[in-house]
Amino acid sequence: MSKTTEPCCPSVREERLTIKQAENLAAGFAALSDPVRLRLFSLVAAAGEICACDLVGPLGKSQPTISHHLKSLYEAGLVTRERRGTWIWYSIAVGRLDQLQEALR
Amino acid sequence: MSKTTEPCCPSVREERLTIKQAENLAAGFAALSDPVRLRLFSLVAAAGEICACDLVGPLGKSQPTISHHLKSLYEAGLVTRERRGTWIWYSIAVGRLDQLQEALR
DNA sequence: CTGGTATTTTGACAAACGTCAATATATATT
DNA sequence: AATATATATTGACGTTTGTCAAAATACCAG
Repeated sequence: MSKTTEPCCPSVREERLTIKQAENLAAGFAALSDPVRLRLFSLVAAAGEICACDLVGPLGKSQPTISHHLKSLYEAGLVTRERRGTWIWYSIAVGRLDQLQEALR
Repeated sequence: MSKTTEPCCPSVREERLTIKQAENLAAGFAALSDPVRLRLFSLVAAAGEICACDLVGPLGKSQPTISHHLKSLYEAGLVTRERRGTWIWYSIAVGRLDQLQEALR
Protein backbone atom coordinates (compact mmCIF):
# COMPACT_ATOMS: atom_id res chain seq x y z
CA MET A 1 0.00 0.00 0.00
CA SER A 2 2.83 2.38 0.71
CA LYS A 3 5.26 3.61 -1.87
CA THR A 4 8.74 2.18 -2.10
CA THR A 5 10.68 3.08 0.99
CA GLU A 6 12.70 6.26 0.84
CA PRO A 7 15.38 6.62 3.49
CA CYS A 8 15.05 9.71 5.61
CA CYS A 9 18.80 10.23 5.76
CA PRO A 10 20.49 9.11 2.59
CA SER A 11 24.10 9.62 1.68
CA VAL A 12 24.91 11.59 -1.43
CA ARG A 13 27.61 9.03 -2.07
CA GLU A 14 25.25 6.08 -2.29
CA GLU A 15 21.83 7.27 -3.28
CA ARG A 16 20.43 9.25 -6.13
CA LEU A 17 18.61 11.87 -4.16
CA THR A 18 14.94 12.56 -4.66
CA ILE A 19 13.84 16.16 -4.95
CA LYS A 20 12.51 16.13 -1.38
CA GLN A 21 15.65 14.65 0.06
CA ALA A 22 17.75 17.13 -1.86
CA GLU A 23 15.67 20.06 -0.65
CA ASN A 24 15.91 18.91 2.94
CA LEU A 25 19.67 18.49 2.83
CA ALA A 26 20.23 21.63 0.78
CA ALA A 27 18.39 23.68 3.41
CA GLY A 28 20.74 22.31 6.04
CA PHE A 29 23.88 22.99 4.06
CA ALA A 30 22.59 26.47 3.16
CA ALA A 31 22.56 27.28 6.86
CA LEU A 32 26.23 26.30 6.99
CA SER A 33 27.14 28.17 3.82
CA ASP A 34 27.98 31.52 5.39
CA PRO A 35 31.24 32.10 7.29
CA VAL A 36 29.64 34.18 9.99
CA ARG A 37 26.95 31.59 10.55
CA LEU A 38 29.47 28.76 10.61
CA ARG A 39 31.55 30.53 13.23
CA LEU A 40 28.43 31.26 15.20
CA PHE A 41 27.51 27.61 15.05
CA SER A 42 31.02 26.68 16.06
CA LEU A 43 30.83 28.95 19.08
CA VAL A 44 27.60 27.30 20.15
CA ALA A 45 29.03 23.83 19.62
CA ALA A 46 32.22 24.61 21.51
CA ALA A 47 30.29 26.05 24.44
CA GLY A 48 27.72 23.30 24.63
CA GLU A 49 25.18 25.86 25.63
CA ILE A 50 25.56 29.60 25.31
CA CYS A 51 23.59 32.78 25.88
CA ALA A 52 22.74 34.80 22.79
CA CYS A 53 24.19 37.79 24.58
CA ASP A 54 27.61 36.14 24.44
CA LEU A 55 27.38 35.56 20.71
CA VAL A 56 27.09 39.19 19.71
CA GLY A 57 30.55 40.36 20.64
CA PRO A 58 32.96 37.81 19.16
CA LEU A 59 32.11 38.10 15.47
CA GLY A 60 32.13 41.85 14.96
CA LYS A 61 28.61 41.99 13.60
CA SER A 62 25.64 43.99 14.80
CA GLN A 63 23.25 42.46 17.29
CA PRO A 64 20.35 42.27 14.77
CA THR A 65 22.63 40.52 12.30
CA ILE A 66 23.56 37.89 14.86
CA SER A 67 19.91 37.46 15.74
CA HIS A 68 19.11 37.05 12.05
CA HIS A 69 21.74 34.33 11.62
CA LEU A 70 20.64 32.52 14.75
CA LYS A 71 17.15 32.46 13.32
CA SER A 72 18.51 30.91 10.12
CA LEU A 73 20.28 28.20 12.09
CA TYR A 74 17.19 27.60 14.17
CA GLU A 75 14.88 27.35 11.18
CA ALA A 76 17.30 24.96 9.51
CA GLY A 77 17.01 22.78 12.59
CA LEU A 78 20.67 23.13 13.49
CA VAL A 79 20.26 24.74 16.89
CA THR A 80 17.73 24.66 19.68
CA ARG A 81 16.91 27.57 21.94
CA GLU A 82 15.45 27.95 25.38
CA ARG A 83 14.36 31.10 27.10
CA ARG A 84 15.44 31.57 30.71
CA GLY A 85 14.14 34.84 31.95
CA THR A 86 15.68 37.64 29.97
CA TRP A 87 18.20 35.47 28.19
CA ILE A 88 17.93 32.89 25.45
CA TRP A 89 20.28 29.93 25.51
CA TYR A 90 21.36 28.13 22.39
CA SER A 91 22.62 24.59 21.88
CA ILE A 92 23.36 22.63 18.74
CA ALA A 93 20.76 20.14 17.48
CA VAL A 94 22.87 17.02 17.39
CA GLY A 95 20.39 14.94 15.42
CA ARG A 96 20.22 17.34 12.53
CA LEU A 97 23.96 17.77 12.47
CA ASP A 98 24.39 14.00 12.42
CA GLN A 99 21.96 13.77 9.55
CA LEU A 100 23.98 16.22 7.46
CA GLN A 101 27.20 14.50 8.41
CA GLU A 102 25.80 11.13 7.39
CA ALA A 103 24.72 12.60 4.07
CA LEU A 104 28.38 13.15 3.26
CA ARG A 105 29.48 9.66 4.31
CA MET B 1 58.99 31.20 14.49
CA SER B 2 55.69 29.92 13.10
CA LYS B 3 52.31 30.90 14.39
CA THR B 4 50.32 28.58 16.58
CA THR B 5 49.21 25.58 14.57
CA GLU B 6 45.84 25.84 12.93
CA PRO B 7 44.35 22.56 11.75
CA CYS B 8 43.49 22.46 8.08
CA CYS B 9 40.33 20.42 8.70
CA PRO B 10 38.74 21.30 11.98
CA SER B 11 35.39 20.15 13.25
CA VAL B 12 32.75 22.72 14.00
CA ARG B 13 31.90 20.67 17.05
CA GLU B 14 35.29 20.98 18.65
CA GLU B 15 37.01 24.08 17.38
CA ARG B 16 36.18 27.73 17.34
CA LEU B 17 36.68 28.34 13.67
CA THR B 18 38.99 31.05 12.41
CA ILE B 19 37.73 33.31 9.66
CA LYS B 20 39.80 31.47 7.08
CA GLN B 21 38.63 28.05 8.17
CA ALA B 22 35.04 29.26 8.18
CA GLU B 23 35.37 30.73 4.69
CA ASN B 24 36.87 27.54 3.35
CA LEU B 25 34.16 25.33 4.82
CA ALA B 26 31.37 27.75 3.98
CA ALA B 27 32.40 27.71 0.31
CA GLY B 28 32.12 23.93 0.34
CA PHE B 29 28.73 23.87 2.00
CA ALA B 30 27.52 26.63 -0.32
CA ALA B 31 28.15 24.31 -3.24
CA LEU B 32 25.89 21.76 -1.55
CA SER B 33 23.22 24.29 -0.65
CA ASP B 34 21.15 24.02 -3.81
CA PRO B 35 18.85 21.03 -4.45
CA VAL B 36 19.69 20.78 -8.13
CA ARG B 37 23.41 20.88 -7.39
CA LEU B 38 23.06 18.29 -4.63
CA ARG B 39 21.21 15.92 -6.95
CA LEU B 40 23.80 16.53 -9.62
CA PHE B 41 26.51 15.72 -7.14
CA SER B 42 24.62 12.64 -6.06
CA LEU B 43 24.37 11.46 -9.66
CA VAL B 44 28.11 11.84 -10.07
CA ALA B 45 28.79 10.04 -6.81
CA ALA B 46 26.45 7.19 -7.61
CA ALA B 47 27.98 6.71 -11.04
CA GLY B 48 31.58 6.94 -9.90
CA GLU B 49 32.38 8.66 -13.13
CA ILE B 50 29.89 10.15 -15.53
CA CYS B 51 29.81 12.10 -18.76
CA ALA B 52 28.43 15.62 -18.56
CA CYS B 53 26.15 14.68 -21.43
CA ASP B 54 24.38 12.22 -19.14
CA LEU B 55 23.80 14.86 -16.48
CA VAL B 56 21.73 17.20 -18.59
CA GLY B 57 18.66 15.04 -19.00
CA PRO B 58 17.78 13.72 -15.54
CA LEU B 59 17.17 16.96 -13.68
CA GLY B 60 14.91 18.81 -16.10
CA LYS B 61 17.16 21.83 -16.37
CA SER B 62 18.69 23.42 -19.42
CA GLN B 63 22.18 22.49 -20.59
CA PRO B 64 23.68 25.88 -19.64
CA THR B 65 22.19 25.58 -16.17
CA ILE B 66 23.74 22.15 -15.65
CA SER B 67 27.05 23.44 -16.96
CA HIS B 68 26.82 26.38 -14.56
CA HIS B 69 26.20 24.12 -11.57
CA LEU B 70 28.99 21.75 -12.55
CA LYS B 71 31.29 24.73 -12.62
CA SER B 72 30.19 25.67 -9.10
CA LEU B 73 30.91 22.16 -7.84
CA TYR B 74 34.26 22.16 -9.62
CA GLU B 75 35.31 25.52 -8.24
CA ALA B 76 34.29 24.42 -4.76
CA GLY B 77 36.65 21.47 -5.17
CA LEU B 78 33.88 18.91 -4.93
CA VAL B 79 34.27 17.31 -8.33
CA THR B 80 37.10 16.68 -10.75
CA ARG B 81 36.74 16.64 -14.51
CA GLU B 82 38.66 15.12 -17.36
CA ARG B 83 38.24 15.72 -21.04
CA ARG B 84 38.22 12.64 -23.26
CA GLY B 85 37.75 13.70 -26.81
CA THR B 86 34.41 15.36 -27.19
CA TRP B 87 33.15 14.46 -23.75
CA ILE B 88 34.00 15.60 -20.26
CA TRP B 89 33.88 13.10 -17.44
CA TYR B 90 33.13 14.08 -13.87
CA SER B 91 33.99 12.32 -10.62
CA ILE B 92 33.61 13.40 -7.03
CA ALA B 93 36.65 14.77 -5.22
CA VAL B 94 36.75 12.42 -2.28
CA GLY B 95 39.26 14.42 -0.27
CA ARG B 96 37.20 17.56 -0.26
CA LEU B 97 34.05 15.66 0.56
CA ASP B 98 35.83 13.96 3.45
CA GLN B 99 37.00 17.32 4.70
CA LEU B 100 33.45 18.66 4.81
CA GLN B 101 32.20 15.48 6.41
CA GLU B 102 34.88 15.67 9.07
CA ALA B 103 33.93 19.26 9.78
CA LEU B 104 30.55 17.98 10.97
CA ARG B 105 31.97 15.21 13.13
C1' DC C 1 3.55 51.14 36.36
C1' DT C 2 8.23 52.80 35.00
C1' DG C 3 12.70 52.28 33.43
C1' DG C 4 16.29 49.20 31.70
C1' DT C 5 18.17 45.32 29.30
C1' DA C 6 17.79 41.32 25.87
C1' DT C 7 16.07 39.89 21.64
C1' DT C 8 13.34 40.03 17.43
C1' DT C 9 11.19 42.37 13.61
C1' DT C 10 10.90 45.77 9.95
C1' DG C 11 12.54 48.20 6.13
C1' DA C 12 16.07 49.32 3.14
C1' DC C 13 19.98 48.39 0.16
C1' DA C 14 23.65 46.31 -2.56
C1' DA C 15 25.46 41.93 -3.79
C1' DA C 16 25.00 37.21 -5.04
C1' DC C 17 22.24 33.51 -7.02
C1' DG C 18 19.46 30.30 -10.29
C1' DT C 19 17.69 30.19 -14.57
C1' DC C 20 17.29 30.44 -19.59
C1' DA C 21 18.00 31.81 -24.63
C1' DA C 22 21.49 32.98 -27.53
C1' DT C 23 26.08 32.72 -28.69
C1' DA C 24 30.77 31.05 -28.63
C1' DT C 25 34.31 27.49 -28.35
C1' DA C 26 36.18 22.90 -28.77
C1' DT C 27 36.41 18.41 -30.76
C1' DA C 28 35.28 14.78 -34.10
C1' DT C 29 33.79 13.19 -38.73
C1' DT C 30 33.43 13.38 -43.38
C1' DA D 1 37.22 22.96 -45.14
C1' DA D 2 32.40 21.97 -43.73
C1' DT D 3 29.22 20.05 -40.81
C1' DA D 4 27.66 18.14 -36.44
C1' DT D 5 27.82 17.48 -31.53
C1' DA D 6 29.42 18.60 -26.65
C1' DT D 7 30.37 22.02 -23.49
C1' DA D 8 31.18 26.79 -21.82
C1' DT D 9 30.20 31.73 -21.75
C1' DT D 10 27.41 35.89 -22.08
C1' DG D 11 23.70 38.72 -20.98
C1' DA D 12 19.43 39.33 -19.01
C1' DC D 13 15.78 38.57 -15.52
C1' DG D 14 13.56 38.10 -11.07
C1' DT D 15 14.68 36.13 -6.41
C1' DT D 16 17.22 35.49 -2.42
C1' DT D 17 20.84 36.88 0.80
C1' DG D 18 23.74 39.49 4.34
C1' DT D 19 23.91 43.62 6.53
C1' DC D 20 22.58 47.58 9.37
C1' DA D 21 19.75 51.34 11.72
C1' DA D 22 15.51 51.98 13.70
C1' DA D 23 11.60 50.38 15.89
C1' DA D 24 9.00 46.84 18.34
C1' DT D 25 8.50 43.20 21.71
C1' DA D 26 9.58 40.51 25.92
C1' DC D 27 11.19 40.14 30.40
C1' DC D 28 13.01 41.86 34.88
C1' DA D 29 13.77 45.11 38.92
C1' DG D 30 12.36 48.90 41.45
